[in-house]
Amino acid sequence: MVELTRKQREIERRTLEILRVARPILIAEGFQGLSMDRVASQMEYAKGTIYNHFPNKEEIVLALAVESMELRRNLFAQSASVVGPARIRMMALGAACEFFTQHCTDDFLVEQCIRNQSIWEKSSEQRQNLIRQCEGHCMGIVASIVRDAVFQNELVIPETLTAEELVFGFWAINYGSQILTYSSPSLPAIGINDPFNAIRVHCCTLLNGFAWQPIMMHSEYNEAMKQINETLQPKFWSLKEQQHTVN
Amino acid sequence: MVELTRKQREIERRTLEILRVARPILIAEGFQGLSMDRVASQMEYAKGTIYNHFPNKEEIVLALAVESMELRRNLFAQSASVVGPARIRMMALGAACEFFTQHCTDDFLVEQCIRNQSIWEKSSEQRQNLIRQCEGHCMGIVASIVRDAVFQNELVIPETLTAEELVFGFWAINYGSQILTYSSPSLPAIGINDPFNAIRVHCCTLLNGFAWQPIMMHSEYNEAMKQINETLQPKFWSLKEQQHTVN
DNA sequence: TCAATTATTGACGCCTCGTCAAAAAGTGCA
DNA sequence: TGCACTTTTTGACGAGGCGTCAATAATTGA
Repeated sequence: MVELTRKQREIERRTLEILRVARPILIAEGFQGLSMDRVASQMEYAKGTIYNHFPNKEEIVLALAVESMELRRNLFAQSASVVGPARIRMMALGAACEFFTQHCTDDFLVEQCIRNQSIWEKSSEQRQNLIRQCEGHCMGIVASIVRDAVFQNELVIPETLTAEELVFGFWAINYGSQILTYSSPSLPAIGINDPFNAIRVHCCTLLNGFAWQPIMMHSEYNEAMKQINETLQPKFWSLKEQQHTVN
Repeated sequence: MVELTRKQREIERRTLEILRVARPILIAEGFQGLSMDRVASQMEYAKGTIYNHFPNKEEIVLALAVESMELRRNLFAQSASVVGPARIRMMALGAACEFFTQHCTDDFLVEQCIRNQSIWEKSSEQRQNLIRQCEGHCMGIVASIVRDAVFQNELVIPETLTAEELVFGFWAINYGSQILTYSSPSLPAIGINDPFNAIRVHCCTLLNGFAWQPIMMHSEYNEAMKQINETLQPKFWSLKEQQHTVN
């Protein structure tokens, strides 16, 4: 029994090893560039062994995405635990998004991959569920802040929206800007010099638009954001470190 | 000379034929599923001939993206030509985005492909420039509405933003929501039942947040949107038809 | 009509994925 | 320890994709 467990741990260890080898390849050369032969040779195992751990290339990518999404979720959870009005916690989530994009770019890119239908389709339902769970968890964290704001009479949700649909707008603006920032060949060429600042301004404006109390001018918002970052960034970094140690 | 021109036209015709064959494959089976052999056999030409028209698979995808982005640009131009206050024209652009996502889903998916770095890299600078031009043109259309609003004293741009950065927020929220809608496996499962309505509400809120006159309640916004759609949708459809006839 | 140019073809080299029979390693019992 | 049985690893293999290029076919122009 003990023997069996040790073997299982051995297998588990190697699974993580595979991911550790695959991740930099995926990031540097994309899904195309990631090849099973290459992973195998770099691990000094035969290809068949890799296929004992993952039934196909797509599963490896999804497994990597799970790791990356867990980091995001941890950043979110950290942000939500800040003490203060709901709006401040909402801003802390914005800070987490910004941190994730700017300092965990690799993880962001991996997350991107799984939005590709052909990759998603070929992976197991089980791992798909892990992703969905993580996504649902992230949504839950943000939505509960929204609900709390309503409860505290700091926000009224428009009647045609659910709390989650209100979150969706912030999700979309953050996610969209991240994608555009990293994939649009030359934003400065079309007049966008500081996309991160732009999104901060837009989020502040959107919060104000919903009359989410306390209303803030952009300068106040930036000031508050600075303080939030001072508090949270060390914790964000430590969460990021943790992830890389675990894997 | 006339003879030469006829030959060139013949070549041009076949280039378009290739795109017409490739598009449905790309849409149905993704970049992976699109194979040069398949395009060739479906066209009843040898593979080498296809390579006379496009140096690689990626170029075909970019060419398809150019077509799709031109449709988007045409929808945008149509929207911008509406008569009325800048805010109404801005809303008309939102309507164009919604139309593009809902009724030109294929084009939207093709547009998506080129955000993939490995595809982008392998294509010619020339075609990359076509894309950039189109993107720049779209941006120009929207930014000029923003500037017009400022000129008409209907809007004050926050001092840390350029007109383009203001547009960027709307771009991000629309683009982000489109991607999430089409790639997130089950939005309803996490509480997002009507993403299109949600984004309309968010856009209205954002416009209001910037104090873009005339301020509108969500109900007014929806009413105005309905009218805009009644006017524009027939034109949108005709632009879409045109595209498919040309190709 | 025929040489010169241009276009087309598809077999080829190289690569990748995922499989599977055979070989190797590990296990447990006498 | 020796030996039969199970599990794991291996890498050659089939199928199929990309992009090339020498050979073939078609076209042109004199």
